[in-house]
Amino acid sequence: MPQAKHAPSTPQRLLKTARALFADRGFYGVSIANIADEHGLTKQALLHHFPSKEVLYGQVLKDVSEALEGQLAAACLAGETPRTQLKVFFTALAEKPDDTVISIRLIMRELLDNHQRSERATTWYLKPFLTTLVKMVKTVPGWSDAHDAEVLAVVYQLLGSVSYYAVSGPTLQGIFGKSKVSKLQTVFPVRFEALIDAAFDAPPHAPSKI
Amino acid sequence: MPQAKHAPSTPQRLLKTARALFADRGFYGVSIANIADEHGLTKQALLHHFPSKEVLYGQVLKDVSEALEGQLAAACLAGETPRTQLKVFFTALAEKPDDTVISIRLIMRELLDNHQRSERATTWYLKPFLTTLVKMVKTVPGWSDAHDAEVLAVVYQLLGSVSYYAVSGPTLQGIFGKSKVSKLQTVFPVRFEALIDAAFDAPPHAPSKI
DNA sequence: CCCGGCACTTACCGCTTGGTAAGGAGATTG
DNA sequence: CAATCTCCTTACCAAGCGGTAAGTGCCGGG
Repeated sequence: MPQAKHAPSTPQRLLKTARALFADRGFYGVSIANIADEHGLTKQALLHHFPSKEVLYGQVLKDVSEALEGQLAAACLAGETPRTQLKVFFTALAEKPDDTVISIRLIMRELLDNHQRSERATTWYLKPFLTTLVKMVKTVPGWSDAHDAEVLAVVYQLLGSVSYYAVSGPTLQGIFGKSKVSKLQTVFPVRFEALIDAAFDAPPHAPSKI
Repeated sequence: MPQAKHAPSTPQRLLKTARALFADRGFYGVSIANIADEHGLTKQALLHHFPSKEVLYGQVLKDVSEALEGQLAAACLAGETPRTQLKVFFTALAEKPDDTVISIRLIMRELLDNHQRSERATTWYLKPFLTTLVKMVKTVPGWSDAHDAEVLAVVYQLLGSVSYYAVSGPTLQGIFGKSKVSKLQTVFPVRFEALIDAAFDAPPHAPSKI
């Protein structure tokens, strides 16, 4: 019998703190003992639930990818037209609730680390998320016949913009101070929404002029 | 007496491979022995030139920041108007020569890692680069009176777009295949240039509508 | 009542980590 | 010729790493 409804099981709790710690310090920056300590457990307790550190990390990435797919699906229900659906999704990221920021940080680390493991990698955790995102863009009027590369260019422009913004809080605050950063939090979403429109207004296949 | 003209000194060579390895695997993913090994040296040889791993990493970041400042200065000379200067700078990043990709990867890692070291951090290696970038944006017609937050929003949109693109090659290739990624390389710069214009055309201070 | 499995512990392993201490080869300089 | 300085070595250290082995306490079912 699993736990009662609102008492997450030990593996679930371990996964949650693993997600947070890996996002903060990366795969090599976190030891399984660090994660287990957070719950007053030994690392062998963690190894009892997950066979190895790599498996644990993979599970974290899988969960993140699925969570983002879920947000995408939710945005589909929230918006009328495909374009507003995508707007809902991306601007939701720009509001950066805590667990979204964690997801974004993990994705960025995954993108960075794929540079070396790209040859021997067998599972691409971001694949389902990215492919459904591509599919969604193709439902935007005028984009149904667009080449995948064109769609990816748009997706990466928007994803990159919002991710950099979501991740840069501490750095910007250290350099420019608290007040300007808090003002940025009101300015960015507005400008970002305009950017989304600009990206979709530039028609695919016909390389845009100014 | 330093080395002859085209024979970089040992510290310089160590810095170069440190830059490449830190970009690839991050601070915790690389040991000083890894770096020294690359030149057939022991880690103690490295510690002879740099007092600690942290100092070495700091020097790497400082070099990267200065290199980007240099590229920014070069773009200033290459372009006529401020806007074309910024276009030259950002699209040069989008062409992603090897050492630029290394710089971008290091910056992304620094942004990610600042999340935890933001409190105790004393030196912000990206500060000079970011502040001169902000200054440059303010020379664009119509942007001289813009609030820093507004400028930062634009800077981060563009920097994020191009960085994500520069970093995502291996992942996208793994997911979508070689051909689509190579097509992306011709598509992205075109769309990105349009995005730069769109970002600057949306006037500051007056939040843009569609 | 006992047995098996679950969740977790202590004990241990070999290896790597960043860093210190001390010394040696080789050129430069008095 | 001896002293010194630079660059690098071997030897060593305590601490931490991921992972294995072997229990231990507990709880539910036969």
